Formats: sequence, C-alpha cells, structure tokens
Amino acid sequence: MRDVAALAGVGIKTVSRVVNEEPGVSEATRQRVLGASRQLNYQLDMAAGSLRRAGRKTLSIGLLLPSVANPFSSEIHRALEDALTARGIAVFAASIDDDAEKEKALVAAFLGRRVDGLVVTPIARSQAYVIPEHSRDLPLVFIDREPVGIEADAVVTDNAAGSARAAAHLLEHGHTRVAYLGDRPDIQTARERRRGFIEELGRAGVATSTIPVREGLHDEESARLAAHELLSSGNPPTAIFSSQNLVTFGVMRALRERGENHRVALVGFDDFTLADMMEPGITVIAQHPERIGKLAAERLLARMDGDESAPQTYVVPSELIVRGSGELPPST
Amino acid sequence: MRDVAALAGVGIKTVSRVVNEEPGVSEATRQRVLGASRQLNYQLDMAAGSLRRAGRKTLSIGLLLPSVANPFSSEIHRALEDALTARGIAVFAASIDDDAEKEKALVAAFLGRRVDGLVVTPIARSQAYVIPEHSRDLPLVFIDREPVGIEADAVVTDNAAGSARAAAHLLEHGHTRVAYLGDRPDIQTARERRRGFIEELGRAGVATSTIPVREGLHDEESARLAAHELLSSGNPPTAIFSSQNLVTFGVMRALRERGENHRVALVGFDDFTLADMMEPGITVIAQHPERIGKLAAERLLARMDGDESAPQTYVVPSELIVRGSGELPPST
DNA sequence: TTGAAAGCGCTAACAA
DNA sequence: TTGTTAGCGCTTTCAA
Repeated sequence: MRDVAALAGVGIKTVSRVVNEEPGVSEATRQRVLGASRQLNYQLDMAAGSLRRAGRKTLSIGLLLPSVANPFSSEIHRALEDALTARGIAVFAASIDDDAEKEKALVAAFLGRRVDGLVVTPIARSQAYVIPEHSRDLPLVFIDREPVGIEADAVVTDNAAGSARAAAHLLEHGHTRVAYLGDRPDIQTARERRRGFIEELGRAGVATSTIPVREGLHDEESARLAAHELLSSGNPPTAIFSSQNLVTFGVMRALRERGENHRVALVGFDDFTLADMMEPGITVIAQHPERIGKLAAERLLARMDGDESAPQTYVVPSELIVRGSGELPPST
Repeated sequence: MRDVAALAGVGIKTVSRVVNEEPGVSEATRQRVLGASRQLNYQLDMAAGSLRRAGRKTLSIGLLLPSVANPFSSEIHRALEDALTARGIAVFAASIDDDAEKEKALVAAFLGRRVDGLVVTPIARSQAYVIPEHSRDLPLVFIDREPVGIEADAVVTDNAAGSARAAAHLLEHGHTRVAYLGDRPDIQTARERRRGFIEELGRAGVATSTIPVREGLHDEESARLAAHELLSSGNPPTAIFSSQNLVTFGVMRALRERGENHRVALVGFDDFTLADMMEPGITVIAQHPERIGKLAAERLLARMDGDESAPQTYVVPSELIVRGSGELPPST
C-alpha cells in the first residue's frame, strides 16, 4: 500500500480510501491510485486491516461437519455458503468424523484464526468449552444436533416426530412387527429417532419391549449383517425402519441378497440420490439440508448483526416421501 | 498477550515464547505464563502473528470446486483436508458453479485473505489472471481440469483414455452402434471424454460421422430427454456412453421408462453410490477423487516447501468397473 | 533466560 | 479533499 501511495504520489490514507471505496476522494486522484494499484498488482490485505478496524471482522466463519464428503453435510455446507458469500464471508470447512477431540481441536484452530462465527455439528459430550468465547459475543449456531452444557442457537430436524411418522406409516400399512436399525446411541439424533419411533409404536399398542432393536450401526456392512441376522431369526419383522442412510443401504443390500426386497417393508430416515430408482423405490423420511443450512446462516448473520435475543432451537420439519418400499403389506 | 504478560509479571516476548513453544524459557516462568494464559482464556491471534512473522504464512489455503455439494468434488475436498490438517492448515472452500466470473471473484477473495496456496477447478477460458501471484511464488494446483494460459501443476483423470476404455468395452461386447451423451463442450473434461470415446470407435473401424452424439447435457432431465429422442429414432443405438453422473442418471431413467434397461447397454463415466444396486448394475469408468485430492495436496505442500521444479500435469488413471449394464449384448 | 524497541500492513482519529 | 500519527497483536532483532 505504501508503494502504491508512493507511485501515485499520494498519502497512504488516500490509497486506503480508494481501495475501500470510501467517499471523499476526487475522481482524478482515485483514477491515479487505481492505476498505480493495478500497475503494482496490489491487493488489500484483509487480515492486516481487520487488526485495526473497528469491530475487527475477518469476514470468515468456521463450519464443522461430520465430514465434508457426507452428502447431507455438504448440502448444508452449500446452502450456508450461498447465504454467506452474498455478504462477502468466506467459509472454513472441516470434518469432525464424530470425534469429540477433533471437534475441540478444530474449534480452537478456527478461533485462533479469529473467525467471525462458528457453525458446529456437535459430537462431544458437552460444548461448555466454547462458553467463554460465546459470552464474548462469538456468534455460534449448532446444526443437526443440539448442544449440551451451553445455551446457543441450534437448527435441527424433527428427528423424533419424523421417526414417529415412519412408525405410523408402517402401522397404517398393517405392520405390527417392526424392527429398528440405528446408529450409535451416543449420537443425539440417533437416540431421538429411536425414541420417536418406539414411542409411536407404543401409542399404537405394540408392546415396546418386543420391538427388535439393533443399534451401534455406523456403516453399511454392520447394518447389512444386522438385517440378515434379524430376518433369519425365528420371529422376523415384516417391516424395518433404518435411522440413517448407510444403515438403509445395508438393509437394502441384505433384502436383495435374500430376495426379500419386495416382501419386507422398509422406511429409511434421510433421503438419498436414486432412492426412486430402486426396486421397489425406497420410502423415506426426508430431511431438508438446504433449509437447515439456510436457517443456520440466517441465525448466524442475525447474531453477527447484534441480535441479542435468547438462544433458540429451530426445528426443520422432515417429510415422508412414499415410493413403494414402505407400502408393502406384511407378508405371512 | 499484553494482559497475559502483565498478569504473569513477565515481558510480552516471554509470553510469545511460551505460547509458540519456543525454547529458552525456564520451566517456572513457563508455568506462570501458562497459568495467566488460562486464567484470561487467552488465544493467540494467528493473523496478527503472520503479519510480522518471517514467511508470513497464514496456514490456510483456498479450494475452489464446481460445488462443495457435488459428491466427486467433496471427495476431493475431504482427501485434501486430511492431508492439510495434518500440517495445521485450514481450508477455505467455495463453489464456482462452472461460472468463470465466480472463479475470478473467489480467487481474489482468497488472495485478499492471504492464503498460502490455492487449489482450483478451472472453468474460465484462461487462468492467466493468476500469473502475477503465481510468479510471486503462490503455490497453485489445478484439479480435474487443466488450466489455460498459465504453467502450473495440475492433477486430472485420464479422461480420454478412460472413455476409450469404455468404447473398447462396448465394442468387445459386440456393439457398433454406440451413442455418446455428454456435458457442455466448454468443459474441458467433457471434450476429452468425447474425443477419447470417438477416436477409439474410429480406430475400430466405425465411421465416426455416423456416431450419434448429444452434447450440452448439464442435468438429469436434459439427458433423459436426449436419451428418449435417440432411442425413438429410426436407427437407435444398441449402447450408450454417458460422460457424467447426472447424464448417466437421466439415461438410466429413460431406459427404465421405456423398459429397455436390460436391452440397451450403458457405460457411465464416473462412479456413484448404489450403482451396483441398480437393475442391472451400472458399469462405469470410475474416477478416483481421493487420489486426486491426495496428490493435489502433496503437490501443494511440495510447492509450499520450496519445490521449484517445472510445473507438471499428473494423471490419475480411471478404472473400468463391470456391473452388468455395459455387458448387455446388442439387441436386434 | 529475559525484555525493550521497532515494525508487519493497515485503519482510526484528527489535523491541515 | 488530503495527509500525519498512533497503534491493532504479534514477532523480529538486538541488547541486557
């Protein structure tokens, strides 16, 4: 910047005014500065600026996802990006892998880079560790899962209600022997989905203690094996509810391997590409990652803009999408 | 930092030494500083540090993808992240949407944040606009597509060779009337895939002028319509090669709608989730996004570490995965 | 082993 | 309309 000022024959502050598009510079001077700036290929250093600038904004935020490669997460990522790019805010993205230590380390890494806000998919037992920053007005929004040990905004899917909807749907189609196949119960959404599902069956008069439940399924293969085991048992379910995509894939595979894909009903939580191209099409409780991302961005921006209202949890409704697999009748 | 120094009763430089884990501080002093640091919930400001530090590294890089929500892109993203996080480098990610203006704007935004390097999926006609920075030693790696107007490292799939492999495969299975359905020809990879495919057919003696070619297909619906039109024509192809996932999906859908999914052979470029669960399983030329991401990270880190060797294009081989759709015999 | 002073590139405050 | 000075939080240099 000094060099540009020298070349243009003006003071350094004038250059600052021009590159920041502040008023109070004559057009002639402005052009001279712009010329010198181009000639030297000058680029403003945002970091240096925000060091001194009132409010010291870096125009960047941190986004912590289970994995940037996870389709659900990356839809959220995209929606957030769109809302933030419009304000000139850049996004640091990082993958937590459902590992509490990584969560903390990455939050620290982003805080060290002085992000203007943080959007986090929490996995650690407690998020109390960010209380100090949050109290100092660091905008903070949790997504997908609610935080523990801290009062902050959160944007989540109606996991229990959506799963209850799945249960009700299977009941409507005559199923009473329905199995739950779910993810690790240390994940809050998995617990909620199980709860919503089982409570709905209970309300319908199913003895909840008899419901076949298989948990801790974190990948396709374990889900496939669990489904096989369940379906080979003496009293196999006539319908299955799977709490997550990879679990759904495992169940689909097991059903095909057994030639039972048209015999055993299936409802999966979370939608996925090509679900309608399966045989039969897979009925799902669809989440709306774009809405979650958009809402999270709105909350974050509101907090950045000084919204001091009490933290709140925003619930994005899920949606039943009927495609065939969830409407199969109970087989005898 | 000043506050920590005051509280610990030491000079500011001593605090700097402690938090940066530099040697030359007595254990007693160190503990005193650490205590004060914790008490004030102190966190080092990386940006301020890099302003003065020799080498002025921000430990962050910029990653430009077609879209962070694109599965192929997000696999690359993840692989890059893993390699860079190990070195304490954070990743700014952004979506270009195959829009040349966005590419330039986002590069500028990241340069203003003084990233230590850039990984870019180029779409603009020319990337000459980054030459100034690149000449000043900004590490720069292009992925998926080769840049134009600049000499820089690139990591790409063997698009032409992979597509030739697809053509050869279909020829081996007796097809001679084979259609090409592809993306916008302003995308370099789309052109390469068409070229590789058509040249291979030509080498096998097929009159290339008779090959049905449909281009400019950028989404599933346009591909579906193109496939229908092609298959309804007087001389329909017995096999189809689709140059990209969304195109493959559109073709799959059209084939199912016509009840011809077991009659018309199909090979798609790029693998996708559940390809093996389709009826029939979809034969693909699989790319290896993890390898592309990993290699790109390696090149970037090497450049950051001072590698001054001549820029090079690294080619990651694709792989034919046989699943059924590509092995259907020609129907009469 | 420790610290004082200078300065990184920039903006705020104020003066001309 | 323009410029000067101080200082953001830190690291470098150099002296104690």
